[in-house]
Amino acid sequence: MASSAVYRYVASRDDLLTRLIIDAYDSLGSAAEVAEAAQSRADLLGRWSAICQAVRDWALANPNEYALIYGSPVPGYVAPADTIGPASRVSNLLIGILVDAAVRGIEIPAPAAAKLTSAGRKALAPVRSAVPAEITDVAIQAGLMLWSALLGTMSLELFGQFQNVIGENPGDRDAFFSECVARWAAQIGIG
Amino acid sequence: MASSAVYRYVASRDDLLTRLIIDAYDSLGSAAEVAEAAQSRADLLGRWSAICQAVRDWALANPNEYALIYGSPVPGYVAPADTIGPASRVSNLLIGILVDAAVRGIEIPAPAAAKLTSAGRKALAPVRSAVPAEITDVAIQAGLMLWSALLGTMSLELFGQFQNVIGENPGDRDAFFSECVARWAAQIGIG
DNA sequence: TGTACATCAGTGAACGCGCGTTCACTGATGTAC
DNA sequence: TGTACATCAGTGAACGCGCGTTCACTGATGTAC
Repeated sequence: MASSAVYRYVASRDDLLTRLIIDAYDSLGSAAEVAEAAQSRADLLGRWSAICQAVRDWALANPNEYALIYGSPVPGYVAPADTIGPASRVSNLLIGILVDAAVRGIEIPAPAAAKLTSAGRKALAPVRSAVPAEITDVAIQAGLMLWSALLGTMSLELFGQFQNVIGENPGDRDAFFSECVARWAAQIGIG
Repeated sequence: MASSAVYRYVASRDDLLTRLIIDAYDSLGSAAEVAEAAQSRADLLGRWSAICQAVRDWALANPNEYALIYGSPVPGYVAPADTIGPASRVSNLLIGILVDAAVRGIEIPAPAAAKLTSAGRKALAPVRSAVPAEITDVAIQAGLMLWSALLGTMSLELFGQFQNVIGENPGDRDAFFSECVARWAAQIGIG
């Protein structure tokens, strides 16, 4: 297929980028959803681990797609609003876990349970309005920190920052990541 | 200056990239070192906060340089060994804090204090050999998690993933980040 | 101090290449009667 | 079922553009004596 044939399906490079980005978010999102759905609803740690492992497996299998959605933005490209929905599929799973934990009376353990400053609380306004009321502000803060820790770890691994840091023998990076997953879970009280 | 004039100073595009990357690491590294050095040696939280804030200030002021060192790798470019030294200047500051905390008998608090699996311990071999013996394996694990949380947060902020999540009013992102810094510090027992 | 020559930083034309895009065309598949 | 025409997916030549790079050249600065 000649490269020009693609213009029968997309209007421009930006349109093509948008479709690739949405496909990547959807591919990652459904991988995480499938993995999470296979866990017992009662097993919050199992659900969280399944999400993390699915995200990592997907990212390692699709490094270009990962870089497209979580790497440096493409110069001159501005993502349109249609990417928002697919982009939030994975984080919606985390929200589900936080809701279930809250409903069960599980609280964010210390030290993460420390009270937020009022400026810190105000900064959360956009997520706050997109998230069920059962989730406390402290849990939102903890959830966002988990989210950025997960993606930060994946970006460091994929973008080569683990060289000379984590071993490169088979299983080393899996083992490091599993340790991270367990500790992250403990940070929201589901360890 | 014509673009061709640059070839009087560099051998190739890759050589230029390497110099820019080293400059970026050095610029970030010295910003963090200066900020950290201004804190009292006894104030571990102050030192940690200074590092985090310096990293963020630098990243916001130099988004292209940040993307160059922590964003998606440039296709076809492989960083040579000379980048390793400059790249570790900031993390060396964190190591210094972990050593001082260990010397003072500060332990990683629960839940992060949970014992590592033997595979998890083995995966840390490369850092282990680059870091003073006073730092326990659990502290190394916690330090790496802090490191990836910090960079993950910066990447999400800079690469646009905070849209519709954290507020965009002046101070919102500063406030969110400050909350993160405080909680990260608590995770290694210096909160 | 003055002159002659050497060194050096930067210029600008030129190259091949890949990207993003357009467009006239081909050949296969579908539809009408 | 057969023929005629329409629709459609993909081709390949062609365009301007920016990148990475080379190279002969210019003009300024430095050095020798």
